[in-house]
Amino acid sequence: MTKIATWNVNSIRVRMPRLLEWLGEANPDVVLLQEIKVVDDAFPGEDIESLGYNLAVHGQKTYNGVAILSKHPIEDVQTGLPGDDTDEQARYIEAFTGNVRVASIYLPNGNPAPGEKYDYKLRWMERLYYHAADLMNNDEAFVLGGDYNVCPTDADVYNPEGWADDALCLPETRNKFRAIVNLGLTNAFRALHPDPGPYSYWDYTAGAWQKDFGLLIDHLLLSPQAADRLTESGIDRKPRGREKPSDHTPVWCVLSDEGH
DNA sequence: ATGGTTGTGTTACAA
Repeated sequence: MTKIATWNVNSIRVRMPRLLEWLGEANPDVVLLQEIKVVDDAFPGEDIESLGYNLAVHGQKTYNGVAILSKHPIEDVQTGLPGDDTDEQARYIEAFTGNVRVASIYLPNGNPAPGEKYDYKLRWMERLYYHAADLMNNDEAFVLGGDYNVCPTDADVYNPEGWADDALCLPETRNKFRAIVNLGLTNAFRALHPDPGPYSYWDYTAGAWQKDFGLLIDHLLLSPQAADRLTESGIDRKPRGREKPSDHTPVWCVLSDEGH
């Protein structure tokens, strides 16, 4: 089996204690990180490697930055989402590891909407759609995981009315996300847990965590070959309740070694 | 109470 998790850590430097303790207790095989906020050479990899993980990093100073940790060798690393050579934001890294291809995705937030940032978000989602369509042609198991900055339905928002005009919930955002899923992908958490909530992100402000005012915006999208191997999925709330937490908490799934 | 917090890095911006 392969346990794959995604976690927006909001600064790898600040979050190292939280990450190391969670790797120890959850023991994932593959971890997709977002918002590491460091350049490649500054990634604090030694303690992670000492726990038995290999690393692939696509970093950026101050903003963004994504990485893949894996207990298996990491091969065929690709950085940057295809479709716009002028895009310098570090929001996509993909690689093959173990018996699955994985990508760590930090999809643009897009607020305020409408505006230039929302236009960039929609263009980025369009590029992701075409890249996912390309990957589908390979007929292999892959997992596109990350902070999508998308609440796919009202079941993924604590207060749908209050968030209706936010870039994470706007109809055009949801339509683009649905188009990607409709290529034939499976949302690993929702496939096994259809009831409204729970969430993967809570704002730092206004006691959002204590009141469970959250959003489900971190997703693992599985190709058909990966979905055939899906046995479990979940959201691990514990890291969000600890000292100096990220505003996100890990979302994970387990794939068996063989399909049905 | 038109608020609140965190991170980066320089006092503004992104989330």
